[in-house]
Amino acid sequence: MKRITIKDVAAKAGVSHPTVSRVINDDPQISEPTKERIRAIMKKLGYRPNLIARGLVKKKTQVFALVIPDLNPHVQPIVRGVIDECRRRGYGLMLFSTEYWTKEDETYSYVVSNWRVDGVLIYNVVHHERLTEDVRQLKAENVPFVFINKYLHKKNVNTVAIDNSQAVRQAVENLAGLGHKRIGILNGSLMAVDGVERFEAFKESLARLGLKFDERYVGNANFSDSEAAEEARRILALPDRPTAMFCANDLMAMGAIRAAEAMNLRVPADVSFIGFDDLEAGHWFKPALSTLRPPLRDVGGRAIDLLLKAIEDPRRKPEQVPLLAKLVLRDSCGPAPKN
Amino acid sequence: MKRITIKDVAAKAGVSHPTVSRVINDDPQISEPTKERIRAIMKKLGYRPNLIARGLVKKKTQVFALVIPDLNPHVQPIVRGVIDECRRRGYGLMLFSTEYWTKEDETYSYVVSNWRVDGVLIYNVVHHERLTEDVRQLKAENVPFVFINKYLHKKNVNTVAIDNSQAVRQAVENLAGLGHKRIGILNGSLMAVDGVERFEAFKESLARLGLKFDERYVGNANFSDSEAAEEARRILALPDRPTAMFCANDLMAMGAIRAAEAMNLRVPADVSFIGFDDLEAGHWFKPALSTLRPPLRDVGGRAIDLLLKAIEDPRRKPEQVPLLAKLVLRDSCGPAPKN
DNA sequence: CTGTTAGCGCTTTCAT
DNA sequence: ATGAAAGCGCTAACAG
Repeated sequence: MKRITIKDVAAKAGVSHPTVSRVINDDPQISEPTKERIRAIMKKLGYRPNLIARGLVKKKTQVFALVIPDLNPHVQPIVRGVIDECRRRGYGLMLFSTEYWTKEDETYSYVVSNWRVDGVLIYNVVHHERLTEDVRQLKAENVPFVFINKYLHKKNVNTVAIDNSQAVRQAVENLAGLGHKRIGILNGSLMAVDGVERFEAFKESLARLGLKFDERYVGNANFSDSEAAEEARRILALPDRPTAMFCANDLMAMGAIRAAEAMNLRVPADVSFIGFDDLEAGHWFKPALSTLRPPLRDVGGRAIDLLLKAIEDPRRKPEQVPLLAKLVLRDSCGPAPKN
Repeated sequence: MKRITIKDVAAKAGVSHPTVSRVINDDPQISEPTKERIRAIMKKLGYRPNLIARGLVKKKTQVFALVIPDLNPHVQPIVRGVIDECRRRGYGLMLFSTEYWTKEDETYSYVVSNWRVDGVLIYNVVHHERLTEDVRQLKAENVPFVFINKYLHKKNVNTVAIDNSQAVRQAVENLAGLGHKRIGILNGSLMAVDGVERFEAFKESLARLGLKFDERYVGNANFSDSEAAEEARRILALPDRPTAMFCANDLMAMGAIRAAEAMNLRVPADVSFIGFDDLEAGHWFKPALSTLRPPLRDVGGRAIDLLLKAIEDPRRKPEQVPLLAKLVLRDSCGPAPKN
């Protein structure tokens, strides 16, 4: 059960093993006919380079690490994107979870020093400010890293993130364009980056459009449909209820719409709703959900791109890549009611 | 930026580097005081063993591979379980997707030969019979592997899987116990293992209980809520409609219940429903969904266990581990109506 | 253009 | 109980 090595190939070809190595690495010094001949032999013997051995000398493992808090539905397409891109680029991907990491843990040291990965992708939805500590650890390990969906506005780290400001602004501007003046929000958890950013962006957008921000129109629904329904019931019962609601995710939008309908409000005739995520369910939902579609699948690819650039040129200055969500208009929002 | 090696530690301790190696591997030959002393030095210098170098000589990487088709919600808790267990056992985890793998690809060879993983976990929901080819490849690579949620009844491979037969039987027996005679099914995709197995188990359970299996009560809804709603509308419009429906997942159950309600049927007074998965949403749903709760989080741990056993004793004969789902009774099923 | 030599950081005989 | 020497499979000088 011994595996074929470079030396077996060399012996069969009647050359030295470094020559085979050069063929593998496509060294231009080797003549084309020799290359062809040796490649044929490698193929015939079923030779596979041993990345472990190569890693030992090159100090490169051809493996990246992806560190995530948990596998929520948001993370899925991102992970998929990362896997695909790694495969395309000839990298392997190791997956780590931060879930049980404690403060005392040398979290990133574990990933980098132990597994000798060539780069780290960090997806961390929690809004908790560990930034400085994380970055310190990572820099100490001297490994390139990029953050995903976080720290888009920090100039000293590599980041790829959905641009919440741009996304929310589109939604609010669209509602304003439809004549809505009283616009409410069902917000996600303020423990999460997305929750905070979308809320801030919402307030800014209203301000920019000269619309009033009304505390009473704010529902904190924690990204959950049932909580959204509850908050929607409260907000829509107000005498001067909003005529449109921006919802920080589709789940909440759907929960809220069902609640509105249960109150005999017509959507979108009486109230308009717009969500965020573009869940598949939003297609099937009635009324079909207007929403913001974040290019999640691209996130992974762009993150790997950045990582690769950082590897090529270690003194390259950090870059922040905002990814733009697309406004998808369907049936859940319409012109503001006349009254 | 040079990393601390075994030699640095040896120099500092005034011993030879193999001695340090022995300490790392807790060789009983080394005296306890020496061990203590050297361990202290390792700690002080911040030494981390280089698994790559170790891997080269031991021909073990301390890494497992998890191969999945995609990251659907089902897979999440399983992946989480696998990650956690790997971490506990000191293994790393590489993640691969089969999505774009074609027939010609040497899929598992790629994973094993290229990345030299110590074992492979395979989660493959598609019912397509690649078993023999997959197993052939894996055996040729001489690497331990275990299937997840598949091939529970093949005696020649290691498997950890939710026992669909046992699960579905519980559900059907419970409905029968409530007096239901006409029991229908909303089935998942027959392209998926779970779809096929649950359907078969459903028919067997009816037979065992002496209940009639009626083709008209079968809805093929592809694991989707909207398709389930559609099929439910058709089935519940029958003059002799079923009084209970087993649904192969919660999503379909919820879709079907909403459809039933829209037909002015009361749940569970007129029709009972029971789902599968125990989604979080089922808690919040009204009526709270009765369902089967598969111990998904355990799957990963058990799979790693099997893998480790297979590594310890390569000539160990394959084992099939069925994991039992728990029947969770809530409000969506009740006694059969009198008429 | 290709072969020789050395070495990546570790474990593993074999001595002592 | 510990050291010396060899080698895992590969790449990187340095020759020639």
